[in-house]
Amino acid sequence: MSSPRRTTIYDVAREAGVAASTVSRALNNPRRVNPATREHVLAVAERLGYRPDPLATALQSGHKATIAMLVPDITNPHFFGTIRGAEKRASEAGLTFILANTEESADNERNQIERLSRSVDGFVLAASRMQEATTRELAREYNLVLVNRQVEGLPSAVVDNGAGSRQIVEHLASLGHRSLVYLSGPHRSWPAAQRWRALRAAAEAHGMTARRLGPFPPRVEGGGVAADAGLGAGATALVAHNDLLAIGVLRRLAERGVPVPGQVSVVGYDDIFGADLCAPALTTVAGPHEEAGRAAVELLTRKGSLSRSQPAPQQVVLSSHLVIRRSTGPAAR
Amino acid sequence: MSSPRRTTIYDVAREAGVAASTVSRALNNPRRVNPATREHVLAVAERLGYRPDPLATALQSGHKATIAMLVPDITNPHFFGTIRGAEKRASEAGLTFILANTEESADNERNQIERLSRSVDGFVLAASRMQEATTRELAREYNLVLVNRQVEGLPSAVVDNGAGSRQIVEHLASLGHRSLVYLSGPHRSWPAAQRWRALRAAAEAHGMTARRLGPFPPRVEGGGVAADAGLGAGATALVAHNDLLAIGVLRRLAERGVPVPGQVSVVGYDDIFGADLCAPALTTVAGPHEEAGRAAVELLTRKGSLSRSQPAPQQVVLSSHLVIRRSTGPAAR
DNA sequence: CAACATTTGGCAATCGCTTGTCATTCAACA
DNA sequence: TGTTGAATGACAAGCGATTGCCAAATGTTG
Repeated sequence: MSSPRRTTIYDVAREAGVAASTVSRALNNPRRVNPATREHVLAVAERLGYRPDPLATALQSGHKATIAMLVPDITNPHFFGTIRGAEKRASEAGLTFILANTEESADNERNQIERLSRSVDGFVLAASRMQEATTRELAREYNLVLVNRQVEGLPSAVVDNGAGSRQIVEHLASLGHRSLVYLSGPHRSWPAAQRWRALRAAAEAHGMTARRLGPFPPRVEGGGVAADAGLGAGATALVAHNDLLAIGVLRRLAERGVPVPGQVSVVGYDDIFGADLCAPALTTVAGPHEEAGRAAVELLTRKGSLSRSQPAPQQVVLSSHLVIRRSTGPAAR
Repeated sequence: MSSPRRTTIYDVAREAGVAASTVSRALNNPRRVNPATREHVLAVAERLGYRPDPLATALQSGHKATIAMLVPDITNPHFFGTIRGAEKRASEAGLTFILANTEESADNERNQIERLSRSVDGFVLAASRMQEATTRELAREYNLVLVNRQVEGLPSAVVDNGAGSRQIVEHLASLGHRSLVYLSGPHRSWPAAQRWRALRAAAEAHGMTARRLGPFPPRVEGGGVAADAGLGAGATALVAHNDLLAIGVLRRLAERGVPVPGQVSVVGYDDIFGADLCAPALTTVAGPHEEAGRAAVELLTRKGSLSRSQPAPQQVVLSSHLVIRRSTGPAAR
């Protein structure tokens, strides 16, 4: 199974005719060693196929070169972009990337953090379900960066759905809609609150009425009840918490023979893969989620190195925009 | 930032009035220590909130409790099921789950394996791009389990697209098709070869002619050329290497005003999220990919513990089946 | 050529935990 | 009561790296 034995710095040292500490210094503290010696050591290391053991290194130095990303639901296509961006950035930075599912549970999230804490340098928490207080408390002990959630005093990278939400309202208003219904996701969810706030404010600014229904499970299956509720409320425009829910809504409306956008317009959030495949193609708010993932990892790494010189944690905000497709149209009268 | 200092076995030992080694044994070698003492030590550990340091443990014992999964392209929805299954199983088994992207490159794959080798107990290689010889060679040094690829002598979990492929042919034959065209993925790809083999054999058995075109990039963007090529070949049935390609084909056909399934039937593989959203909904081969992910991790863990008693590596084969939707219909005459 | 400043390299401790070895204790047996 | 054997717990040596401290070597200057 595993090889007879791995090459250690001692092997390199012996082979190069120097002390182990010299090898170590040649490898990561270049100026402490003679360039010629360094060269030689490096050559020997190369020849012997030496690879430092990350565990031994981490045990001694505390630097794990590893980060973990916690996601409420790996299944949800919404996170793919974020995961991808984070993985990419981590890989570029030479960091090992641990991915863990928290199954939508705050407890689980906390447990994972504690379980992994010894193995990683920090955490990227995507759409964290934990309470603000808990998060803040954990942040005192661990390196945390939030994605798509803001907590004062903590670093975060979010896609601001405010802009997209305003664009939804402008779009709907220009199509003659006088009201809209927001089919909400979990009320606890930070983006849900953020979206609803922006929608309501923008609606008011445009003289439209806005109502919130729900919460609905933010998945395709949730679309059934959500659509029925929206229809029951006599809405001409349904803004779903996310694309998954919107797609479910679309399905239910098709089942009930309700023409979209003839009778009802439907809008989603996230622009997930599939949003432009469904019929009718979904009008939705797209955001640079991959970018958010990258930014979060960036914040995490920066935080570690500059910890002292950078007292104010950064809050990266990325802007979103509306992608108009086929599921929205002039208000029925 | 990081806490003042973590609780170690020494803290526990002191507090419990025993030696550190006793604490260690109480924790993982129960029979070597008096039940009463053990009880006491455990209680103290609990009270002090002691958590073993995985790195220190791993450094000493070699048991990392961590596995890595290497995927050619995190972006590809095809892998989501497999990733999810693997992550779940790993989490259930108390294993830390590392996810890495290999960017479709065999070299990258190999590098990642070597880079991570010291940090993990084994690897799950999804749709590995490496040559058989390379894979075998690496398998002598590292714990590998393949997913959706088989190499003799190595453990693997695959979704057998043979069954699904035969069902495609039966389905098409029953609809009166006399020929089919396989729009191939990368010729190097193991599933591509497997699919084509099964399609050709089944076609022959049904007196149909089968042709292979390509390779095409197995992504939506590849659909353009693939569709044109298929049309050029005068096909009545296009079997695309995967759903992504099939969706691209569908798009191109729509663009060109070719009715589906009126003039041409289209079939995909994988049944990814979105396959039933597109218009027309895609007929495709679905397989238990999540199951394959689970199985792979299972094989990996089993392999580690029973290494000696289980000389013959297991090859798990899971069956696939055709999901008939709207993109296939009677052959145009 | 002597004396001093500056590099450069080696020794040994340490990170937190596991584990082989050995001394001690205690029970049971003759 | 003396002897043997099984249990039990303490000691100490690593696992593979980093790093503070000091000695040796080198170069520079008067």
